[in-house]
Amino acid sequence: MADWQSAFAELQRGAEEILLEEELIAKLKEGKPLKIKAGFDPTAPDLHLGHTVLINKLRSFQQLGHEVIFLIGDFTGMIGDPTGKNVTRKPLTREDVLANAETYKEQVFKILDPAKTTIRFNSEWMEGLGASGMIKLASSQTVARMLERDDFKKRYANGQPIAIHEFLYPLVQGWDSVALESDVELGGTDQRFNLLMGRELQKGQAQRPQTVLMMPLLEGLDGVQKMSKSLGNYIGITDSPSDMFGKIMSISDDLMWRYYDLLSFKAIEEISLYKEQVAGGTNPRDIKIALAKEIIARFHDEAAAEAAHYEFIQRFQKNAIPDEMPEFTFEAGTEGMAVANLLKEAALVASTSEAMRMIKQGAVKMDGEKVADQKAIFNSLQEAVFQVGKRKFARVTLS
RNA sequence: GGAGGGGUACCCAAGCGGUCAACGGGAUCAGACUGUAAAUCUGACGGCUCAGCCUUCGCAGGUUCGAAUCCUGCCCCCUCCA
Repeated sequence: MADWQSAFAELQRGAEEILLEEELIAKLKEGKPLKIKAGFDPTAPDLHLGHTVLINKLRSFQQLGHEVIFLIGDFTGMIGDPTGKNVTRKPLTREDVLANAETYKEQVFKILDPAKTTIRFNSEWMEGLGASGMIKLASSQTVARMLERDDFKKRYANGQPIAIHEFLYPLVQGWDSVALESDVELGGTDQRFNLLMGRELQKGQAQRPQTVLMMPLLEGLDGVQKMSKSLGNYIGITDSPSDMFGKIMSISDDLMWRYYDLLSFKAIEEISLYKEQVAGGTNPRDIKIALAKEIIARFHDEAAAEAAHYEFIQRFQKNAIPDEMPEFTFEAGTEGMAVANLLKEAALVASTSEAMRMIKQGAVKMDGEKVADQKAIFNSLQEAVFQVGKRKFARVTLS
């Protein structure tokens, strides 16, 4: 186990807030493996890089020799963390939860060491708690305390409804900490209230309260809103190498540094060096490429990272036509087929109206030649590569 | 149970009898430029057999030469009171 100073420095990196820092230091000084808890909702097994910010931190703990408990909130999943969005969730079946858990493992173990990770389900202890246990648990906290939670407070103030069961979520999450006797719980900054509830409940059970370590929410590709699947601004960890490469290249130069801080495993000093290089005139594009490669190598492999890089250069810097692209064969009469319709059939555009627009804007190319006529006809018994914009290609044959 | 507010294109949001395929913003897409699928600027953004035509403004009817805009009924959402 590393000395506590360097361990603390590593754990502190990127963390938004640690409650309480001295407490964590004291625990580290003990030199014993700590129980590190992080809970995950079993409803969304498709992880994206935003989720990995937390997992990366778990990895750090793991590498320092602590016990990481990956808690799957199958019971809490039935409640649904109150987000104020009023989305009624469908209760998950046992099979769904198990299937999602499998997907989680598959994805998460690209970051964590499976041999050193404990997976638990909170239904293990929640099922046995029973109604009376639930009431007892609920009686330990007050409504006034619950209303301190930011989103409850806001909704209450705005006269928006708060369902009773929403109060149960933080209680259950807190009770998980009691059941696991966790020493540290990781969560996003949006989890602050729930995380602190764990401390409250542990104190109530005469346990040493867990230290809370909050990680910031990663901004999505737009650089403004948090990364989320529903906002479509995410990089999924199962995305293809070329998708990952493209998406990472599309983030702004400013956002790139944020990603470096939260997603890269590179040493802090190395990242500082990059910043100096850019300040000294290095093209930030190249630094971004390094990030893209690191991430792709993590979720795919080195070769895939190289290939994605090569493909990117071919397509965007040299404007070459990619080797692989969807192929279509359409049947047409002797009169051929209108290019606009062909583009729609080949799924290069969503509608013929859009095809018309694209042609008008000069975005359509046939074998590298710009198509200028909105009514252009592609003759039968021909083959050509069609391109819409910079990124969409298809090889089409007319029979 | 009662009172009030609201449902407009991917999202937010104007419009409140004709000039509305519907202001504006966001997202998206394209073009230019570039250092990249960054930034910036410009443009497009319902569909089609596309200089024309067709279908949209919760749903169904009605009034009118003409409705997203007026009337009737229905459905859904939200708030307050009980």
